[in-house]
Amino acid sequence: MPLLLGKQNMRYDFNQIEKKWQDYWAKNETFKASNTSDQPKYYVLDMFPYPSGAGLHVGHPLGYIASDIYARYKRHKGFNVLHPQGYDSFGLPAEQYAIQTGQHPAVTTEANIKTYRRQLDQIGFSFDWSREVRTSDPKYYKWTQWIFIQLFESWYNNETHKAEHIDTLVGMFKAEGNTKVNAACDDDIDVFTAEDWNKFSDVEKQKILLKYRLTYLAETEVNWCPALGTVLANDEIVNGVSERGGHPVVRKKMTQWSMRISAYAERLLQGLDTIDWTDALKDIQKNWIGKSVGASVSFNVIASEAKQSANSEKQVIDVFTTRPDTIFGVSFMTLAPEHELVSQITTEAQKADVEAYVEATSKRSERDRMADVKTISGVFTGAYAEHPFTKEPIPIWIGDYVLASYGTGAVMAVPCGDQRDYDFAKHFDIPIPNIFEGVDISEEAFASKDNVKIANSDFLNGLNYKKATKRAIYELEQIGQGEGKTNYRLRDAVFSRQRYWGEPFPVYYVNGMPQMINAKHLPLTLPEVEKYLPTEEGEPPLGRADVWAWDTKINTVCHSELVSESNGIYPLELNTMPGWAGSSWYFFRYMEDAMRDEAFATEDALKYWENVDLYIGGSEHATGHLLYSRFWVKFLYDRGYVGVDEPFKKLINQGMILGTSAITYRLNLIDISSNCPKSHDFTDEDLNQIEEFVQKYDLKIYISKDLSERGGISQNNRNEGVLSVEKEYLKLKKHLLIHFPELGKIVDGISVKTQEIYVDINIVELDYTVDIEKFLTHPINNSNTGLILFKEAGVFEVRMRQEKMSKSKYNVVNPDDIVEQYGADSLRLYEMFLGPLEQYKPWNTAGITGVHGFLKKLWKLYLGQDSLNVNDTEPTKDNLKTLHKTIKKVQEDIENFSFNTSVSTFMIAVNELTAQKCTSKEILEPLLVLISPYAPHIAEELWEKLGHATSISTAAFPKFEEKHLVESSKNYPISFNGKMRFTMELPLDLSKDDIEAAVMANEKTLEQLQGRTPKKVIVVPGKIVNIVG
RNA sequence: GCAGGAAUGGCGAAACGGUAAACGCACUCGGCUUAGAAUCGAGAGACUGGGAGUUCGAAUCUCUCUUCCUGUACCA
Repeated sequence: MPLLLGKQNMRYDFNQIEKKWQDYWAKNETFKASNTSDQPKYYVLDMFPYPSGAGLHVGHPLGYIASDIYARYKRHKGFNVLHPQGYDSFGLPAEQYAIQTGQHPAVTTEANIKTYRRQLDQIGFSFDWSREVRTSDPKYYKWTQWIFIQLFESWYNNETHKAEHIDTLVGMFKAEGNTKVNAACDDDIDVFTAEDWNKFSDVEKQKILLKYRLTYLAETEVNWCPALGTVLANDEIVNGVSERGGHPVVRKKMTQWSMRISAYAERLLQGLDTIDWTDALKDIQKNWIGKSVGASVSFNVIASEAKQSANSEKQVIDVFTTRPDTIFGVSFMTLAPEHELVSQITTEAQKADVEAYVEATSKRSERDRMADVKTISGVFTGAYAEHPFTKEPIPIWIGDYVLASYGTGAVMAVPCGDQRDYDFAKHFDIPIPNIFEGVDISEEAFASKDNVKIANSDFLNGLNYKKATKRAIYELEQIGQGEGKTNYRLRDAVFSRQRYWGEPFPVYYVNGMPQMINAKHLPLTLPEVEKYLPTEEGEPPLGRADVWAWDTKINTVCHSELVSESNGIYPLELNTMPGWAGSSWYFFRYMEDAMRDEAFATEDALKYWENVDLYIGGSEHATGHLLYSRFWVKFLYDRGYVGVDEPFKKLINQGMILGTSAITYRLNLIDISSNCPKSHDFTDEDLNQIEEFVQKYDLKIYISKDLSERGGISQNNRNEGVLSVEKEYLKLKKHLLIHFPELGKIVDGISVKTQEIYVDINIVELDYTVDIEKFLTHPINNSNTGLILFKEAGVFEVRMRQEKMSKSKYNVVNPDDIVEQYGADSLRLYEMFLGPLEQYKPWNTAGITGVHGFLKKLWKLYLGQDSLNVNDTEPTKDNLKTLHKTIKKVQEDIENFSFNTSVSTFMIAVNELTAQKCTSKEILEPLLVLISPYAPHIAEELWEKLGHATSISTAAFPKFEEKHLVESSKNYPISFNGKMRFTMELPLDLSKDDIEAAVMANEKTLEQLQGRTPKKVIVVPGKIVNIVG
């Protein structure tokens, strides 16, 4: 009996349907996860967004849609799914905005979050919003501060390979001093005994402990960014400029909080083998950790006569080398210009040269030094070191190819085995002894470790790399001048930011020594300041806060003027924590629902949810967030606060959706009348006219696409090259003369540069022409009146380019518009349909009509003109086949994160079922469950129309049955020498011989063979027949 | 320089070593329409970046070259 539903219900009114179900989900808390469930758990997480003022563009939800599909799929599969969302809401942009406008970052952040939430909600994500986190919420950062305190109260024991409470270290100091302690610590540790320790003053003890703590205060050379007024971590710098904003970065010494992540280098490296991440990402982290195995070698400096009297103490240069086997090939040493020994060992004769060189390098920025890799420079110090085995003198040089920040800032140069040493030696005429058997080093160094034997090397002669390395280390240890050593490139991470909008440190200072506020008095909330800029004295913005001192008697903040030691009131730390503080542990916070005030997450919650099963986000976080999170988790694990030592079991990087930018060119006019050939006799009047013209129209003329081209001009030149209008830009000259007939001959006194200008993609038509009226009134041209557009053939055309979506490029597509016009289900399907999740792919709004049409077809499959099209008809064989091949494919696709192919599969299924005129509920009901993770709104609506009273979201995933796909015959492709010529329908139960006989008897086969006798016939039953010959 | 990845119609893409381009956009033609951005139907289009090898058979495996993307960079 067809159910009459009334015409108004029959239209696919996606806006109404989507709103209805989003409200339903919110009201019924459909996606609320339970912390006590018999179902197996599954934790799907997205990298939480920074809520920027620009809102979401269509690129942002890509990963969220993928993870949402997976989360919904897992619910259908019977899992208790945790799929939360939140905001990484501390950060620079809000603060920059606050500096410009005076608005409190909390206010703008709140507003931005509202926008994000609205945008996320309308896409229909199955987030459990009851567990939302915001890193800038004091209730949240209370625990970020708490973790900081735990780090401060911990040290890393290299014997037990884990972090321990600082008390165990103090215990060791008391009992036996620090001689037997094997800890991750600063380099400048002095040896002391238990007696010494017990005699040290309190401040001295604190100073020593600070060198061992996992977060410590130290004067470090940091990356200072003057424009941003803060220091940056290594991973926040790209090509020598700040990642955000592209501002220059300089080296500067400052007292900063650091995180001793280097203590975990080995475990961070080893842990990669235990997690399911892409090799690409693991490689990035491996490279960043940069483990190299080798030896440290000590070279004694030979005291020169001049120094001998002045300083009787023996000077030693320690180096790190990965090739101790080449120690007999050392012919000089090179120190970084910043190396502390440089000034001490330099001889009188070389002093001037060395000082000049050191001065020159210190002036060069990191960027210059990096950009200029080719130039070889260096200076001889006049000093010599003694070779540990041959006792020969080795000249000591300084050179800026040696980095102060890696290893010991000094190298033993083996020119025959290292290309940089080789180039340096050649350049300065330093001998290049050859220590490789039968290897020619007249042209370049021999850097390979394989297939070579060491020669001219005393006890190493005839040994290969492996054996020689072992032997060399052994011999060095015998004479006490070296040992085997492993070095890591990973540096400790600077943790202080001279910023306002971040977590305050729970730290006050007594006698200049940092003290932790007792955890029970947390959170220490951000104080109010009247401006978000540094103080006149150059202190961070918190230096402006009136109420920013700690009263240790009543454990509360108080007015800064009250600071007085006698009253127990001390100044608080003025720096704030970096952006990665809050994001390094937020995944644990989501696990907790009820007891958030009592713990960062309760033991029960942590035990139930363990860690993230699937994490989706961008690969740009490879060396930042993803490394720091692993570090904090390992630390929390060591100290027993969590039960897992990796945060993210499986990780997928979604690719970027690229926008299409529209580019036009603006003319920068240049007066070249004075450089013109003599044939142009410009009169004074001409010259005036040229000058006037240039002044008046400079940067006011835009040219259509073809006009920006001329023979042979490359894309790059178009940006900067000065083009002679006269010779090279004839078409443009014509245009100039048409527009400005008064120019006449003086046009030759004008040249142009072209500047790229972005045109808002929203005012560009599909055929690349620009809506000129809109262009002239567009905000980008606001300050510019009297613009002139050089059209061609009546239209103004732009050039297109695929690149990252960004506000400044005017190529952003807003999901709001898409949702309004096509619906959230269409957006979800289309984002998936674009291509493989991990790949970069361009966005093209026009293509969305494909998936939108599919949804309409789906709708029509279930609902006819005015009635439900679904009934209890027995399904046909074809119906079942279509359904089950769809189940199989979709399940495989979801599990392989191949979401694009399942969208195609749905299209095929709906096309087939429509053609089959299928009305069977037995088919159409399970089909809805398959589609529901991808297009949940339409699935819920049709599910309801089929008579269900509850949400489809926990309906069981249909079970695949092989039997419906079993065929009795196969349309065999018949190939000749590998090329398919025709097909032939044959029963599947035929034997190989029968198939061959049937094929050979076919007249088309005889036709193909034309009398030849085949050499061989390959028959693969159920697959193919290939005839060779 | 080093590491990783990619290259298939006009575009996005699909293809356990077995009928290359499914699915969709765009395009062409036609039906329905006053008209159509609506809808239905039909159609055209490619030897998988180049070269070599393994194989009965290669987009797929191996080698090599080219181009592009990403990461990283004087790391001793």
